[in-house]
Amino acid sequence: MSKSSETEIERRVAVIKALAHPSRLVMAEALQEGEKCVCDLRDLVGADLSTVSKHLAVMRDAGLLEMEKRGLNVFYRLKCPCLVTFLECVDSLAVTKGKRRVR
Amino acid sequence: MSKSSETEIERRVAVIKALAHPSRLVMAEALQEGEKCVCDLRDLVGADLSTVSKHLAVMRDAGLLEMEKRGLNVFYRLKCPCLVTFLECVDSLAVTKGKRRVR
DNA sequence: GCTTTACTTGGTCATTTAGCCAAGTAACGT
DNA sequence: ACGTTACTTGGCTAAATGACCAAGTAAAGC
Repeated sequence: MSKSSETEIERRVAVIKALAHPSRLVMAEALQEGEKCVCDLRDLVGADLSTVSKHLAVMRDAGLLEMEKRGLNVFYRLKCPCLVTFLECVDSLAVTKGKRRVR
Repeated sequence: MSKSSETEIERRVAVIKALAHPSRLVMAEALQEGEKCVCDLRDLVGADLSTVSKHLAVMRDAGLLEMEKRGLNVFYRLKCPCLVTFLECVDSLAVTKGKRRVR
């Protein structure tokens, strides 16, 4: 029962939401280097395998990731080439904001 | 008591989260045209003024917006010039995903 | 100084999200 | 066929988010 009547805005929001979580963002960044299996990503974020799997499902449903099963492993890869650009944009903001942060 | 010990990732996530809501995304897009007062934005998204104000605070705290009070009005404007690029990236994904959507 | 306008802030409640554990599935090894 | 590995899915609970109403503040107008 996929939501068939999503608006343009809702679809955009779904994509953005999919990146709006520390573990998911870290995984998305890692996937820029190339595909990784779920267990690699679990090691990366250090959460329960089921948790990681659900996070990946969120990103997949949003259209950010593709999955492929090979043997026992499931490999995920980024579907968007533009994540880099996007994160640079985010970073430029983060920097602007934290003019002087307690360090 | 601003969170002084935010990590790099958390700061990024805060920016992304600030855009991960339909009303907030719509307002951010509208602000690309130039500054707007809170009442303009309320008319745009059609929510309670207090709700809109809180949404704006979220984006402001994330570093996305600047506010300026002039007379009775409070004007908000985008601090990032790169939102366009970012949204194009998001859209390219949204489109890729919805290869064939019920319409 | 009192009222009005344009907000922001506090409080409460409903909804969504995120985490873990436990159970289910699918491919491989023996 | 049976166990093991690598996941996904269901269920539950705790925490975060979002919406509205009500109350508070600050500038302007009379």
